[in-house]
Amino acid sequence: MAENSSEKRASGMRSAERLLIVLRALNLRNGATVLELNRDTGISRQAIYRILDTLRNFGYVRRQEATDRFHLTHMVRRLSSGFKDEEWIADIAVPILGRLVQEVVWPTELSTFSDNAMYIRESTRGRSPFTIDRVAVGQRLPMLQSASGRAYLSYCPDPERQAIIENLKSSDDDFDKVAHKPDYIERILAVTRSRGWAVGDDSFRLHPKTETLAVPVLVNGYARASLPLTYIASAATAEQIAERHMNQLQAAAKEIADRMEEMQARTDDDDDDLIPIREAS
Amino acid sequence: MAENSSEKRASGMRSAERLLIVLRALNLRNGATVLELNRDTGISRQAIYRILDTLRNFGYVRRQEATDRFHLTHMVRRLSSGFKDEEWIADIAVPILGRLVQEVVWPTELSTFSDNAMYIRESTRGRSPFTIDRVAVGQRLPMLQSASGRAYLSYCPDPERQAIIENLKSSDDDFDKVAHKPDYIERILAVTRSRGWAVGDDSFRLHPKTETLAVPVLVNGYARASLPLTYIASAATAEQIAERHMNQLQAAAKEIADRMEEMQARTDDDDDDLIPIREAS
DNA sequence: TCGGCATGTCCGGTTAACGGACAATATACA
DNA sequence: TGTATATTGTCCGTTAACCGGACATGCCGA
Repeated sequence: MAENSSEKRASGMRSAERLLIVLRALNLRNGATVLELNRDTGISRQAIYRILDTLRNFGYVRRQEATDRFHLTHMVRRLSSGFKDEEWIADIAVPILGRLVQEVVWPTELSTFSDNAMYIRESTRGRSPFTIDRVAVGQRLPMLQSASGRAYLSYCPDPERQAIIENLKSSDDDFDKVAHKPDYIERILAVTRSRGWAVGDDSFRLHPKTETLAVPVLVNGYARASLPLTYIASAATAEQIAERHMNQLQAAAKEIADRMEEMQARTDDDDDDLIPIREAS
Repeated sequence: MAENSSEKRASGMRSAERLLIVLRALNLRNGATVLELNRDTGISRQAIYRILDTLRNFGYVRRQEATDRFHLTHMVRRLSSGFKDEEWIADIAVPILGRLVQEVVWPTELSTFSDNAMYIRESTRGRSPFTIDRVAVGQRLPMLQSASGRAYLSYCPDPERQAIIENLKSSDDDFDKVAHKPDYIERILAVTRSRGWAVGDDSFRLHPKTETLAVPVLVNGYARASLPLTYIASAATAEQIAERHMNQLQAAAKEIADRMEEMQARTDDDDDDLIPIREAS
């Protein structure tokens, strides 16, 4: 039995790990006694006392006087309040993009809308052999010129698009000036929608030798992010890239969207545990 | 300098505390490097590595490949998802009820609506000298007979009240049968609203010798909870109790409501720290 | 080439986390 | 009333694991 299934303890701090386990167990009950937590987690009763003391010092847990049960307080929100929804989708996209870059040799990214522009949230540049410029995460992309922005605008809800364009009109950025030309915008939207994917405009290039095309990530029917693919312009035309890889791009976008919808469905409660509350043996 | 201001470390586990501090610090940035966390928290760089490893093992943190920054993942929600809004108000009420019981000798409680009834979430029975029966937390109270239920129904939003009454009509509980008598309900609502507080019906008593009156906790103008006061019937009439303590009850209800509105305003970000991120000295 | 800055890892000393053991309290039942 | 069981709470010696100094590496600008 010694050293059974691959080493369980990769690394990490024992006491801190157990605190997380207890915190998690508290989330699965509406209030718990020391003994209940002991049974749920398999952690010794004395340790539960220590852990609850620690959590109480931080104000994350309080003891209900009347029933002597331990409850979470509103302070626990601070342990997760910094996690924003727009990061959620990037978070989910990571493994999917990882697989995608193995099928499609070109680097792909995930970008979301924020502050009147698209921002690259995740990238597989660096894992793709055909990457010219490295780090692009955090890069700002204009809405009307970039493939990401065009894909997003073409498939976001109508009121959102109108609001975005209205905002762009008062933007200082030169790129956003075209927001004043309704027919230009209409043409972009029409072309993008008829194709199902967007291309970037020559007036905006992160790198002179590359071009980009992008598909929207449609969650519940509307764009919540874009999935751009960047290729070296001399290697192929947009049509050739699309012919070869559009299926894979669309499939990845759909997979991300599916996982998003799935996660939204169950607001909190869970199944796919990474760490079991109680160790098997 | 030795043993300066009262012992700082009441109790608690050092490494686990520091993990919480780092987790909290991560919530205040959109992504952080090891060095940034070191500066934010004052914790040594080596320790930050250990802590981040631990958090990563649990899936609460991931490392963004391209930028080498550490980000929260959607898993962190599990550390607080068990905290429900209806607990929030009880949580906030605790210290306020504690002060109230010192002014009003009679025991008071906080009850919220759930599953077609009011439930006692917090109680100062046990701290009041005039308590007959002890633990009442978790006690279920019928909507149309209890003072709590009547106060809540009288001041909750109209659509909610209609929905509740509709649900009560199909309830198995004998108490809820009166939901079929619209004029009975109307009379209760009218009387309660004209007085500003509710009394319990003789047909429902947690204890034969006690009576209860209750005021609603009005958050943004509508009831989100009730604040009942229980007294021994032979000691005074409802009117006498009201005359003596209604101001204090109303003030406590208002204070709870104000704190709720305040907390709702700032969804996440914070100020009133219990634990400073970086220790002063 | 060098100095400054950031990242990552190793390892021995010290500490504080661990859990066995015991005490206290409450409840049930004979 | 006495006995048994269940639960809560605390003490304390042992030892595992946490800690941070020290070192190595890589990057950048002067």
